[in-house]
Amino acid sequence: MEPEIKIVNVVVSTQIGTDIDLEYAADVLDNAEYEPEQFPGLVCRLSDPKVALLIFRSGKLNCTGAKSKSDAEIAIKKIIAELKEAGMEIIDNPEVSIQNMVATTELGMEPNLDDISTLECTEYEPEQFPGLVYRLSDPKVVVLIFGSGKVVITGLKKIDDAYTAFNKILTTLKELEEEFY
Amino acid sequence: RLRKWQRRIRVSDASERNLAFALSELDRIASKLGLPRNVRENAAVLYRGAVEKGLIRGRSIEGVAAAALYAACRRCKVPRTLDEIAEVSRVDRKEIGRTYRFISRELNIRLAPTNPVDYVPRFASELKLPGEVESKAISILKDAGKKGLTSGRGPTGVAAAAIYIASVLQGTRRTQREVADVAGVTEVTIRNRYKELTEHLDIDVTL
DNA sequence: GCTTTAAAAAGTAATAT
DNA sequence: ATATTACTTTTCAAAGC
Repeated sequence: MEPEIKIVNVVVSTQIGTDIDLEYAADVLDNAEYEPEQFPGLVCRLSDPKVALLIFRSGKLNCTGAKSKSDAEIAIKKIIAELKEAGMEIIDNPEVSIQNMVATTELGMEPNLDDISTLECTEYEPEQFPGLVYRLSDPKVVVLIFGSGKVVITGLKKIDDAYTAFNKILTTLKELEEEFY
Repeated sequence: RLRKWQRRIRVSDASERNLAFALSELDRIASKLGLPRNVRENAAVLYRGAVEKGLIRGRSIEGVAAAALYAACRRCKVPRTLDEIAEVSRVDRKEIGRTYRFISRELNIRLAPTNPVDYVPRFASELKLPGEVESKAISILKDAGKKGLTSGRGPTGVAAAAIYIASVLQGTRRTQREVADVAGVTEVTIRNRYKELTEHLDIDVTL
């Protein structure tokens, strides 16, 4: 039985051109903000796939907030279409790569965070944050575990890793349970 | 050669000056927070260890000193929050926290999460509460821990709520505002923890 | 390291009603 | 006294300071 794991955020990057005129792009795009003093990238928010895109002068583009890679691709295609209509030189079907994904799931039990914090790969400072930080090296992801049993997995490059990571942690927690029984 | 010796002397001069500055900074913060001698000594040992391992590079002496003191307080079971230390340090809470994580990892010091019980003596004393209240608060916290009512919650907030409840039960009531002020949390937090503790531990707090 | 973007988790804080 | 809103933690790319 595969645990239900939801992808709640996907961060993707790609290249849509070479030398983008961000001032012009900011005028052409609807919800665009461009404040080079504050940040070198242009910020653009889309509502249909609800995402935020960052476009840089170099032509590099980041898309965050998508629920899937395809949502991010749809959003990027929309921005490309708008920029092309404005007469800008844009790459048509850029290859997008997933940089990071965030997933949520549940342990199915209420863990004892104090016990888990004895593991060397963890950090738990309730004074600062209620979640325990669990760093896995293979796959290289970071898992946040809460007292409620809710879990957040981040640093993901592919969805399969979420299942691999989650099962590895479940196994470790079972062993710990016996140890502290 | 002579130059080499001169350089060594200079380096050692600088090291000694830096160490002296660090130790005076430890003393300054420690006395402002009223920390006992053993904590200062423990912090000094941690600081020297950090120097020997070259952990100061890229970091401020004051930041490492503050982090060493924070760690020493926890080791000695007389915790201060990062906010309390940041208040009397020139370094902000975020930097002290990250330096603490760095040196504790590099010096192989793994500290258990702060136990709310460790805050009770100090808070109870500042509230001029009798030993019976302190004992009662501690027993409440132990029961709370067994039922998982402390995991994920801020240690100071849980400790404050336990003291508030104990003070009422022992007939030496302090207001939520008074307890909140010494614990450095808000009244809302005390109320939330209070509800949780009294409900799950079946504590009757009739006023 | 910082700046900006998104998102979840649960606790705490500040401010509004 | 409760309801919002906002910040804490983690992850990642981008260009520049």
